[in-house]
Amino acid sequence: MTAPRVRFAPSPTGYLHVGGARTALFNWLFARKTGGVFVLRIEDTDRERSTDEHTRVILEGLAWLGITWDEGPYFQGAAVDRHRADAERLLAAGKAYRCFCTKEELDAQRAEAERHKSAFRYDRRCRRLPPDEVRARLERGVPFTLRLVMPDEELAWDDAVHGRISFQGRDLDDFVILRSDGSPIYNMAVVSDDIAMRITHVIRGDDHISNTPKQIAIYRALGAEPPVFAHVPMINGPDGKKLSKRHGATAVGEYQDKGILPAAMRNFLALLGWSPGGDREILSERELIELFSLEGIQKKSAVFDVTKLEWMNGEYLKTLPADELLPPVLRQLERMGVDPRGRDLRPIIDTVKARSRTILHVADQVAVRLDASRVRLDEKADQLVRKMGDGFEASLALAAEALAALPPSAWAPEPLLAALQEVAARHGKKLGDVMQPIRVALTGSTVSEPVNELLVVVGRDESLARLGAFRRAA
RNA sequence: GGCCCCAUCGUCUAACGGUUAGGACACCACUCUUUCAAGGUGGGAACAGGGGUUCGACUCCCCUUGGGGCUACCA
Repeated sequence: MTAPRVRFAPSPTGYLHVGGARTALFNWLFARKTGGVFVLRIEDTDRERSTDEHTRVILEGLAWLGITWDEGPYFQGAAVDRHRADAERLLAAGKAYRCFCTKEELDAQRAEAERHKSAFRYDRRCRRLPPDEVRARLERGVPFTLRLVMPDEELAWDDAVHGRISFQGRDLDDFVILRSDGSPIYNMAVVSDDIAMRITHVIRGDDHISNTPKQIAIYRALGAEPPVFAHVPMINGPDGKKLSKRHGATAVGEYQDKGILPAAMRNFLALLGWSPGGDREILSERELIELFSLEGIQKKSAVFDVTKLEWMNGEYLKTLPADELLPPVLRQLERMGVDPRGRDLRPIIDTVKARSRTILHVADQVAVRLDASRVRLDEKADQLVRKMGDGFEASLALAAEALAALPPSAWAPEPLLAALQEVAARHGKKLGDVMQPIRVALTGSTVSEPVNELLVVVGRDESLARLGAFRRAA
């Protein structure tokens, strides 16, 4: 058994979709697991919609996820001569024929069939054209496409995730393999490339199941052995429908911008439609490779659950040292227009990351501690203020007074805690009733590091200023 | 319409003929911490329906229902 060769073949007509990323990931995991070769092929034969920008973004997205390719990127557009040659070999062998029907004629027939609610199938009239008629049209320069002679036989394969899938050739069209301008149609190009690249396993989306019998027909006509096919399920939005813009972010770049870590994204995507069995959830790249197998792939389509992704990201955030978080956080702060003023942010990041789910969230919290103008009451904080009513104000006033009376030298975690405990005790309040208003006034949130530490992070003057400002605003 | 694929908690999933159908996210309680989060404990929550096969079906077969994909001189 020679080493497997797999490929990921996106078309650069859009950004790297999470579904595409997951397909790429499965191919990559399979290659790494089996010691195989991962080929990247850009299917840019749709000239109208393909752009270099999209290609760049797709490559960047893969790199971000840590998906490295061993060969390529190859560009399908560069191989049209071979695609055409393969199609013409089929013509010469009588496995394909020239079709002189125009697009307009075919569209009319299709519309007619539509009206009768019956299935449109090309009637294969050009297949029966006498040779001299063909010659005559050729001489007249009538444009033609090449169509495959669809054999009336079973076109089946043992899918690595679905088991046996079978189609009947008679249900399929003599589909076009070469356009009238000589350019190849998708299925022709794919098969030609997969043969030329000696691809052994085609791991791709479920939506290609219906292309597979057509491709098998081409393999047979070309006298080539088809690869192993593994059709992985689709990823849907929360409503069970195909993931689209209205479901929110669908491009991996958007998750990168959102502050999702590549390791978390990779882990999450791997578990969408695949399971190692058992209860494992947080898996390192190493474990993923070790455990991966096509048998573990689910047949059913999956719903993309952003909440769980963010939870998982939070798990990764916790284990990541502040040193590694610093650069992305600084970048985000810059985007937000917050100047760290040379402060070492790592201690702040360290306390804040345990309470965060995304890098964006970390940066937000750092910003709030650095810059009073970033303080905004969130929903829960707002509820708390309303719920406590006058008590909120009163508690804040007592605390502010006690804190202001503290000498600057006492502005450290221990003395601050002692002072606040004293305030609570003196007024018969629970410590939380004193702490929580301070937390809200300082950060706008009900969640933060312990308040005495928060006061130190924000600093004496700034803390007192925020407490005062909050009371005036309220 | 035709062809094909799919079906376990709201979501991701485990189970590969014998389990009180397990875990995770989310949600709700309680708990720990004289403050937050995290943590800990507990709770509600699923085998789409109907027929078979079998001593025994979530697991195998068939039908129904419900989702999805494809049906181009797009990829």
